[in-house]
Amino acid sequence: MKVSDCFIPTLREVPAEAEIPSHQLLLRAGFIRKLGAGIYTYLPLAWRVIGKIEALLKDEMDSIGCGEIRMPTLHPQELLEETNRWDVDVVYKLKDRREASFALGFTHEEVITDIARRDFRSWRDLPRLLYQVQTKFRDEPRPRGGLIRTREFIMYDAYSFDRDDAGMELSFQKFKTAYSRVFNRMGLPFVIAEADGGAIGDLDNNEFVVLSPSGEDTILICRETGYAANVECCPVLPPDPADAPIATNGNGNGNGDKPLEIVSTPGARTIDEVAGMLGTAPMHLVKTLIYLADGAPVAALVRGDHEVNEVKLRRLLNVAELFLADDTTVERITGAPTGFAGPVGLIGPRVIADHALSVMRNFITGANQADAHYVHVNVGRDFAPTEFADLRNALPGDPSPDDSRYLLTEARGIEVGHVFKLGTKYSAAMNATFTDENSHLQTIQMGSYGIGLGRTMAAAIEISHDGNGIIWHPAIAPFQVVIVVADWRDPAGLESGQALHDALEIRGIDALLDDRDERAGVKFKDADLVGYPVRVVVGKGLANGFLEIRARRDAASSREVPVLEAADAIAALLIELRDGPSEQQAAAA
RNA sequence: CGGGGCGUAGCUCAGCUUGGUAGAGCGUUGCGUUUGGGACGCAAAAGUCGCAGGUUCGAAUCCUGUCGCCCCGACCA
Repeated sequence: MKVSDCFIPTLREVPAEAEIPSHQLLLRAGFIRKLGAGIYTYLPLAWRVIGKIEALLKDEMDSIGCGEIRMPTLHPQELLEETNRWDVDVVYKLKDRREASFALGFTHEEVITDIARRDFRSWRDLPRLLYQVQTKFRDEPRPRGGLIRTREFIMYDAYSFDRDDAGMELSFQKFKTAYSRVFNRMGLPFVIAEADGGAIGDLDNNEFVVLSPSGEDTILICRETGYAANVECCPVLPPDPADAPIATNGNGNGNGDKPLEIVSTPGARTIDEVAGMLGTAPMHLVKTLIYLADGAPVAALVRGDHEVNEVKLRRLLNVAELFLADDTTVERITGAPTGFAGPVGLIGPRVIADHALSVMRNFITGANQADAHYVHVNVGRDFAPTEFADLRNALPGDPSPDDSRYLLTEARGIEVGHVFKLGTKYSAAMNATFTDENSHLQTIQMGSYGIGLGRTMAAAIEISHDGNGIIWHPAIAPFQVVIVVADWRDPAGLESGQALHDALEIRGIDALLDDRDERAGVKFKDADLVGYPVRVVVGKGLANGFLEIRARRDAASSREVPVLEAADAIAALLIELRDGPSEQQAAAA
């Protein structure tokens, strides 16, 4: 392929709409163009990268015996109603000319389960693994970051069907291993994090996360044990009672319980305002949040400097719907305007206290009346929570859930893949059963597994770029080698470049010949911007029989090689680049 | 959905406060010179100032509404 034949519209300036590096570079290097918020066209270079990622995936799917299929994008309303997912808020809906309703596919559990219930009839039909690569549609509340979060995106999604738990576990592990191989092969450092299944399922599930400041997810990591979890579900161990003296005292320094006192705090509604007014720190306060859980009021208590984790609360309460009560409801339940709620004298709601409260003494809470707070509140004496539980978001510095000797650190991450055990969530709802050896009807055990291809491409850029542009790993680079003919008017140069290009193609190396009638500087800038792993320059050295070869990631790697040895040298360099992570990647990891 | 910001030439932006009929750089086109890190000169094309109302003799500029985009938050299989 020649650059002059390939559509690569590079931009000199950074488009104003792009903030994060991958978004800027994808636009500048001519990979994507925006049609609307979260809707993008993949231009030739991007499409080639997507194709490379897809090919790696297909290779690994073949190796675990997972077959490729292609499911419809149009999903009939009745199908989604079987699993109560017609009214999921991200669903795009449309009607046909006969007023029949359809959803644009946002995930394909229902469609694949429909196949399963029709065709997987016997235990002999299981296990079965299937996948597809297809566009998904989700009406995201807020698309962002270029390809990081879009409303229409290319997703690889796979589904497993097993006869029992053990089988499901085996399938789950197969995909985890396959995904690890895929990301390793593309040189993408990742962590496997414990995660929340959200609406898909609430059994075991893991996210494959690429750590990057541009990521949307907060991940807690233990360097020592390798533990990682999304903040949504990272458990917090109950505090050691020995730590009690640290988290004590409303505004005094005595050790005993002090008498409950009410103080005036006019206008102070937030934790910071109250702490400021009373001359203490947020950690000595207790936040009382009133939630409505399937309509019933619940008070959640956490330390002032902690945050309630709604995923944990929802699971604890085992309710479908959970949201913060509005001001009117808060006032009805607590008798005070929002900002002055407290557990003392609170009648009605179930009161759930975070474990941290078990070691707090003489703390501050709202007094359930306007402009007033209690100080020197103590659990047991002044109020009794319905129960203590793990209610808060984990924080850096918290002990690792799998070994309390070590502490967690926090990082941002991009969720590039997600693996779920579904159990019988969909198969039971849709009556997908099979007959076992004993002629008993059993429900199929399912799993679902996904990788966002566009997002993976963006993540690869986030962790591998420099001031000049992208630095692709050879496994997913749009082209592995660019051959820059410095002087396009020189027939010998063009001929030599073309010959090298052809020699590389014969070896199965993707090469791109920059034959444009541009000045050499322009071609160099573009080559750096696009980020081809290897650059060959056909230039001044050609008269003496030499070409210049260098790795994109390392300017100092530039060297002259004889024309006849160039293809060998390039092949060797590509292997070196494939096997060793770049410094940027290593640093990011 | 809440908060903030922005819509002026293909791109990046100025002009708006103080209304007088639209500019720069880059890019594009042509000619010439140049030719290893986004060259130079000359010439040229290119904008219903997001859209709709309103105020005014006159609106890119002021007012109202509306649409779109970006960021933060909420939300997110």
